[in-house]
Amino acid sequence: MTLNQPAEGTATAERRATLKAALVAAAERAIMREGLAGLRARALAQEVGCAVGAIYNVVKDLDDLVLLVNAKTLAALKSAIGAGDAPAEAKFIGLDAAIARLVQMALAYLDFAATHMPLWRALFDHSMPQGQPVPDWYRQEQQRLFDEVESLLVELQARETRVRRALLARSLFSAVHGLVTIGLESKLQPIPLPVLREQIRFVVTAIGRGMVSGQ
Amino acid sequence: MTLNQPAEGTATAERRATLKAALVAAAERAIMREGLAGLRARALAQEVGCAVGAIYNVVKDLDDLVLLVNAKTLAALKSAIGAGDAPAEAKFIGLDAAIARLVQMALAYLDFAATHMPLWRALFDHSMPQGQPVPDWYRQEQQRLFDEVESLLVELQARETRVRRALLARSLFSAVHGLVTIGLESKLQPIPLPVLREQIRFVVTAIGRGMVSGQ
DNA sequence: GATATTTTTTGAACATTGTTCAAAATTCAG
DNA sequence: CTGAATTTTGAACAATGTTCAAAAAATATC
Repeated sequence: MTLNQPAEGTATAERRATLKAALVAAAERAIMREGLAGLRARALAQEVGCAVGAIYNVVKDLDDLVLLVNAKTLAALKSAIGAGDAPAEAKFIGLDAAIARLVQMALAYLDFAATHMPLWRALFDHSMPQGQPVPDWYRQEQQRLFDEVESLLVELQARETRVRRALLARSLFSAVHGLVTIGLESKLQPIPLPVLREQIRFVVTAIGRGMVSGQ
Repeated sequence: MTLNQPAEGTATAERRATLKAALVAAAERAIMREGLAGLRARALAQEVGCAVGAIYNVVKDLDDLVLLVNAKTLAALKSAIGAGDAPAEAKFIGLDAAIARLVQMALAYLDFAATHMPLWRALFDHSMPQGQPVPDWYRQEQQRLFDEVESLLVELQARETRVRRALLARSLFSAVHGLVTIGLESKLQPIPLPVLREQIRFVVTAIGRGMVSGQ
């Protein structure tokens, strides 16, 4: 049997691993520079110093490569919005403080999107060709992002079930995502950043209050 | 001088107009069938029964063609969410009723997106190549959509200025858009429609209440 | 160490794109 | 009806992602 899958730890496996990393880095740069549409197989090969065909020894597709870049971006995004983690001793804080934290997270999301616009856009612009399912490892990376939001909702929704909290976390994220997306969308008149911040503060506060007041 | 722009009303102008309409219709069908990525110049030409080059007599780009389809979708979307227009005599209604109307509009947006998913996705998936600006006529079509939402906010935000109302209309639309986008996004676990409806009702109500309570 | 075998890399070749533009077909003017 | 102007045409072009026979390298065998 010849699987063409060298055992882990061999020389070629290592060589391929570094090539893969180099390709991901190059793809990231290309997206930063020219957006998702600026990703070209030949340009990547040239920048990394390998043959075009070599890409396909290391990665199934260019789509696969994009997913790898996106996974990195998701991780960076997660740590960006979770950066100001509440100190451990302040486990149970007031509701207003919890809402303030939610606002802070939402603004961090906006900042990340505005600062890394092309990478952030690639997260949502990219889609699998013709109904091919997203690989599981990528889904998990996405899940981790929502978990970050959900963890903050524990205080606001102490009485709710885990399932409902997860749904609300997603809703909150989605609403903010919508504001950021359309706010930065250049197809429309883009909103000045300070104004956008104010709108986000307003919406997140409203939703946060709606949560505690039960509705 | 030969402008290659036949005067309006001539025979060729008419011929081109019908060809253009046929192309838009064919493009619409193609997007419905296979999504934005399934738009192929040669397939269009075949379906409409013209030469590939003929497309470019009638339309600058395929991008241009997409914008024409999108403009139609925007108009359809606008009339879908404005369909249940309040009767004229009920000009000034209660706040709760106004919020109920907002919820109704948001749900109509969800329905439209879910029913015409590929066309709706094309609205946001498509982007102009390399910073070419969106033509004005398209921007106006987009503006008309926001105006539809804004008109409802008059009652909720009677004391606010027109500018602030317009911003809030955009925020409200954006939040709902985010919920719908991520809710229907197949890259994530798609949320069951009834659950999504409930989330939208919750978020829109919260934002609506936040508006009247001033904050 | 030399040779045979297996594995890995390579880049020219292929299939498909959108777009162009000289030539063919058509329309129009006198 | 003839000649000029216009309009349509589709083969040709450039650029894309992907493949795969052949070259190169690595590994095994004697």
